Amino acid sequence: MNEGLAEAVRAVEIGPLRQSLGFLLRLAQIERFERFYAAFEGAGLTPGAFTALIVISGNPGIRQGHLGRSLQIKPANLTKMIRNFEDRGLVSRSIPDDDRRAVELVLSEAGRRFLAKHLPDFKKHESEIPGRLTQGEHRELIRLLCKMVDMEETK
Amino acid sequence: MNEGLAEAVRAVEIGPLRQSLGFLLRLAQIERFERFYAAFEGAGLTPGAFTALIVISGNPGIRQGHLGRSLQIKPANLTKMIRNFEDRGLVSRSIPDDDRRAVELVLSEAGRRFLAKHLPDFKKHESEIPGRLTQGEHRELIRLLCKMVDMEETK
DNA sequence: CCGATATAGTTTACGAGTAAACAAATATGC
DNA sequence: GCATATTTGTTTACTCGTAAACTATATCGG
Repeated sequence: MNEGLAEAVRAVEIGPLRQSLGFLLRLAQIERFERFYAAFEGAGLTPGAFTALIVISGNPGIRQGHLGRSLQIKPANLTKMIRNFEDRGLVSRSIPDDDRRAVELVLSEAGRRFLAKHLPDFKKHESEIPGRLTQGEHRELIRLLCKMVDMEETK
Repeated sequence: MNEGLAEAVRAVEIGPLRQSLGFLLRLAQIERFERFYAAFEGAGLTPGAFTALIVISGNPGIRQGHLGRSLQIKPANLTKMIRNFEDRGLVSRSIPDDDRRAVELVLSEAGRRFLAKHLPDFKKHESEIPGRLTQGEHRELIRLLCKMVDMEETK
């Protein structure tokens, strides 16, 4: 797919970038996003939107702000995203009586079907080991990223 | 700085995301970009622009397309970026005689000064080990990312 | 109570990144 | 040679993500 990167980089003197975590993360993420879009062509959602659906699914009634903080999605962006979900009938919003500023989110029946349909693809996508990594290195990479972002790793 | 993420995530059931490479890369990159902007406040450039300057510096006369491919910057975006460099007097463009479609890039004297001024900050920024990683883990993370994107690692 | 402050989410205006159409120069094949 | 295709970079129109201002509700201190 993206098999020009390696040579393109090799042909150039990139100096201190070669060991730059930020630069490498950017390249890695570009690669991963491309694969995501290839795997979910036609599903009509971005990686961020997919993660949001997963979290709503696992936390019915979650508040919008809480969802945003856990996924690092900014409020303004989340408003658009949730409206898109509503327009497509995947998510419904409701205002709780104990705090009428807040918005609580649940998957609709269609939303549950949608997610059930695409979750296997997601798991398959995630199980694909990128680049020349071994399976052990793949696991170690995930462990290190978890630790880097200060997130517990998990069984 | 961003010390709400860990709890925000812990408070939520994120299911299969916990081991999702794409999700973790996104979180890690957000964290890294925030630090970059904190370190280079006032320099007036994005991480991508900074990497471009570094590569132009290390490869005087590099062609625009070549630069873009090595950094995974799309042509349209690169046009804007280089114009911005020109407007600020950091980079000059020239059309080579042997291929008058192409554009070759060199740092101006001001560009060299600009980079010389900010490169120490960049190196300091890169030497900061993120999160709770040990130094060895940091190096291993870089190694694994290099391998993931199929880039040689380096002495 | 009630004014000041904080919080939840939305709107608005803008910047960064992209794809697609485009223009110019070069390479190719008959 | 000359039509055709390819390559290089630019322009245009669009989407995505953001900060800042805003609305509505809730809390706090007197």
